[in-house]
Amino acid sequence: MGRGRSEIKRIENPTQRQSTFYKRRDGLFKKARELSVLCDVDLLLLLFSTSGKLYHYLSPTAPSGKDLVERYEAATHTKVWTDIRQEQRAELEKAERMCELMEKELRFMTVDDGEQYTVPSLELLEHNLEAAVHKVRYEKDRKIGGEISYLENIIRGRHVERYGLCGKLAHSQASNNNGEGGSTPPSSGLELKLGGYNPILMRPSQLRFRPTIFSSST
Amino acid sequence: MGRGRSEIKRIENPTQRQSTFYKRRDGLFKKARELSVLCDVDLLLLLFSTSGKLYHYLSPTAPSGKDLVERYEAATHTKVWTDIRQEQRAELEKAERMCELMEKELRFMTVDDGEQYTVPSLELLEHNLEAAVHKVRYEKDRKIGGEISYLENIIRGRHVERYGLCGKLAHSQASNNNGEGGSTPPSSGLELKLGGYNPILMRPSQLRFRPTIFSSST
DNA sequence: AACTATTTATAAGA
DNA sequence: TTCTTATAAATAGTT
Repeated sequence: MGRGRSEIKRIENPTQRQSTFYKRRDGLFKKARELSVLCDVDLLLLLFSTSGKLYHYLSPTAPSGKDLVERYEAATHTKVWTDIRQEQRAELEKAERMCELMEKELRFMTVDDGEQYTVPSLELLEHNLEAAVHKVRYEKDRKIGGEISYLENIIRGRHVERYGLCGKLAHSQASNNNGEGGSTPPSSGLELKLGGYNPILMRPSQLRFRPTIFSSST
Repeated sequence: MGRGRSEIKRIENPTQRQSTFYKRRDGLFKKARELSVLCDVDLLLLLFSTSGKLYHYLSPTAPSGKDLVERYEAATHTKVWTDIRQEQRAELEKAERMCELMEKELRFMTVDDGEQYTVPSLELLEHNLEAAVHKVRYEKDRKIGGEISYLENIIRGRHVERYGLCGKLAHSQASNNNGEGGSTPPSSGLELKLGGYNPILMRPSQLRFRPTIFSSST
């Protein structure tokens, strides 16, 4: 239509091409809109200009672009989207399986519902828990032992200091004899409290998704 | 164009609608093709007739329908797809957080790396583990007690049975005295083995994603 | 499907 | 881009 032209091939003149693009784009969208309204059909039109700009039209009757693309995909086997969703679903299921596994383990560790356990499984659990308790006690003792020897070292240090001071004092009293006669030995200064502990704190998760079932048996 | 009509609204007459659909559909696709060729643009046209049939056109220059839809989404934030992905991602993250939480709990229960624990946290852990051990022992004893009384009941039953049989036997021997003199009392028949336990078996996950941290303290 | 009277779309030019 | 206009195309109503 218009004056002349009928062969359909790429317009090489950029100006002319751009001009034609505007006109025909508007025409196409108008026709798309008209068709979707007149005949009550779902329609999605996507158009990307060479400059990368997007123009699109979605018929008002259509539920959503998603739905149309989904149906498109279903009909043409385009896959892409289903593939991505499948992938994500697999990931999720993996995580859920992990959760379930750990949850089982936890439930087993805490025996929240005895009805479900058999006697041998309870014995195994008992054994594992005892092993864990011993491990914890050992660890606690080690820690406390460390604290004690640390404090002992401080005390030793103070003692040395104190004897040094006593010696100096004696010396000074001997040299000039007008002192105040105070023979009270200096306090050891041990006002440190056993502890000064932080609230429960654990190292950042390093073995994510690698639960070690009954690792206490090692 | 055509004789008359200019208002664009749904055609109620089905025959007429169908006719118009054919004509305009062909026209639309033709225009789409022409535009994509003349102006060298990427274009995707999806059309679903009311009967559900799909008609589509993808410009030859376009890499793929997938690519176009992806760009469409990226450009318009049409969401639909991103929404779904976001949703799934959120679900996944929730599961992962759950995993992490439970893993922490587990790690705490099994003390796999003592360096990270403070003395008070170790004491708390020790306490919890001990509580768990007691719980397990109690449960085990209860179970075993149940087994024992069950077996005792069986034995009692057999004893009653046996006495009954002995009585009958004596009676029968007294009435006709030509028996084989077998005085062996019938075996108690107790071939039941203590147990018959299943391998470790837990109830199906009911509290999925609801870990109960240190629930053993109740 | 095909025809055709008309309406629309648009190429070229401004 | 946008308008104008001559002209090609599309199509509503009809057969």
